[in-house]
Amino acid sequence: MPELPEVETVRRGLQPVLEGARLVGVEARRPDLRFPFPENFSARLTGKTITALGRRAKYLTIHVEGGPVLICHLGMSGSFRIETPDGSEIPGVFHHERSKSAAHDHVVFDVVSAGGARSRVIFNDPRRFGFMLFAEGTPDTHPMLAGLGVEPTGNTLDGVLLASLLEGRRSPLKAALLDQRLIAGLGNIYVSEALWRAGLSPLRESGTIAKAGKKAAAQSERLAGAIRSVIADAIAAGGSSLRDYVQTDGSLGYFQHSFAVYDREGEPCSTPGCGGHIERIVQSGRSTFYCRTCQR
DNA sequence: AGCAAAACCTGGCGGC
DNA sequence: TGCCGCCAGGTTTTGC
Repeated sequence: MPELPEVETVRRGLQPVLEGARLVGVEARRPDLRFPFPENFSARLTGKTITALGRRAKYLTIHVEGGPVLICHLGMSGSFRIETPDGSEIPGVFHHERSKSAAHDHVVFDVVSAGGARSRVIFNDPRRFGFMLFAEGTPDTHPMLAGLGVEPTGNTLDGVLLASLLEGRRSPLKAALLDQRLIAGLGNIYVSEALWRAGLSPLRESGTIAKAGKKAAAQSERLAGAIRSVIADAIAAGGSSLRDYVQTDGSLGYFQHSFAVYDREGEPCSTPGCGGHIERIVQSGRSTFYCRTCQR
């Protein structure tokens, strides 16, 4: 499920427990997820202190002292949960209720914080599309991350940059925005949401909003702004759920969102004065939700 | 080259 | 209740 905002929320949730903590035990309970675990997975991490938790697109990076960087991807169904020996709550972090199926607890990290508190961080992934790999130096040059496009966070992605990315492309906007080599971190939900906010059809040929001209420039500017805002809003929502609520399923990052179009087939479009209805179509084998009345 | 489908897995849900 | 087909928020590989 996780797209960039969910991964960022997971990162923030794990940070207070993992950063500065020492890994006293690391266990992979099966040989592989999507890919085999790295050679000496446990041995290379055990005993190390975690210096930082990072994120690039939908990848989580766990940096350890003098060691490899652990690159984690949650795939479609991966999640982390945190357990403490006494079940006490960790400030700023979800307290787990009851895990669904321990059968899919694939990786267990036992950590001791600088203050001596022990906790256990567990990676659960029923579908096993997730994976964990080592980067020996900076993760940016790892094959998995090297080709990624611009982050939709911050202000880097503006109309001019987006126009240059879309220029000459014949594919529909939906496909282009899902392409991690162009913009890194958008997934099926936030692409639908961003296109709705921008008033652009997911079927629209990408190159047509990148051509020179006033109208195209305005559209690429609007789309860039919509992408940035939808991501920023979702991260803010994750952050607030992290602060204020206990997760219903005890996992990090699966907070409740309210989407304008995603999974709202048949409902009235919420654009003021639009009067249209949300449709579900299939593009590249995946669901797209949009309003044909206000998205052109 | 570029784009669309298939493949990788399991679980949940609606329909019968 | 049970079985069956379909669907799922990601990425890589295959095929056109």
